[in-house]
Amino acid sequence: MIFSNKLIAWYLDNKRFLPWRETKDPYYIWLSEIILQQTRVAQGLPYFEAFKQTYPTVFNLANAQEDDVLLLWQGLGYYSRARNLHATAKKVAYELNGQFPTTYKDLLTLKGVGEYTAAAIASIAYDEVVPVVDGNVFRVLARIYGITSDISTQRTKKEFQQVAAGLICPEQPAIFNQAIMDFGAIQCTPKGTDCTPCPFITTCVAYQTNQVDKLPVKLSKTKVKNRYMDFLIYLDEAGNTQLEQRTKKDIWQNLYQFPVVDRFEDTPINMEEYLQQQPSSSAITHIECLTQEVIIHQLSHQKLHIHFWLVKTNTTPANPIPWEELNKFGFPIVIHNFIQSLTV
DNA sequence: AAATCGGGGCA
DNA sequence: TGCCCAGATTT
Repeated sequence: MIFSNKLIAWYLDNKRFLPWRETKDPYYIWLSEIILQQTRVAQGLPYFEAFKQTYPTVFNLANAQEDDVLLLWQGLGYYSRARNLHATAKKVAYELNGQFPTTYKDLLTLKGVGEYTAAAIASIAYDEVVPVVDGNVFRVLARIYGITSDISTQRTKKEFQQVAAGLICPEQPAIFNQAIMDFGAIQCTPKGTDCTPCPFITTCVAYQTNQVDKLPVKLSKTKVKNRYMDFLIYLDEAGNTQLEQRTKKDIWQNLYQFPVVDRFEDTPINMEEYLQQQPSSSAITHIECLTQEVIIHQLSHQKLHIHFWLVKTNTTPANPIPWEELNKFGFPIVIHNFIQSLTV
């Protein structure tokens, strides 16, 4: 039996029931694919439902404020996805008359839509015969065909695209692409793979040579920088605090935070001394560190060492934010979680 | 080509 | 801890 028939047969017996599979609407297909980039289905599911409910059409999303899109995205990470999502919604709504591009080539022109996502939308929403290559596809094909190329290079990505193009079922590309990804997520798992029920067990090169846990090969290793952040939670006598928006090209771009002392060196801060050098230091009546133990927050390329400080004042700041309105702002999840821990 | 961009789950 | 997840963009 040929590869695609065997794969699709497995899929029909084992596929997951996912909400974005109940439609061919390119808006929902696109929305789900952006949410799922580098994100597990279990983590993305509630966000898909929230976006679908809050923004039922691309016009609703286009008419939203970016701050509100980021607030709904809060906790999902890789926030450029949310900014690009909003920008693309505005383009589709206002420049493309609400119609998404209908081909792989044209989909590639959208912000936040790369080769994988364009192939996913083109095949799933429009039945274009173009193969997806994501982390699942790398793993499945590397194992079954014993491909040992380093998957972190662009050269290898083209190699896998060629292999997948030779395997995709021309009659049902949408089914094939979703099948190979489900197969990677459910059967051909990254770790602890149980190969006994696998339909490819007799031909899988990795299994036959006992190298399932060696493939795919990925050589690139990310180096992580330490970063030290002390957030200052100002509080006046009326219960107002202060916020600022992160605007630089840095982590958490366009999200909100408390004013921060931020550095890449492990230099201890004498907070009382530091605050006395700030303007309006005379209004400060109380300084207190709220974190006994440093909070470690691990990002993909940075390890954050975080403390929160309470700074009470007896004057109202220029832009007071009532504490009760903090839930209107999108925060990095580590800040949001700390706010929650205070409120409860 | 390499670096950057989150957060959570799992052995 | 280290690796991975329906990757894309910038440098």
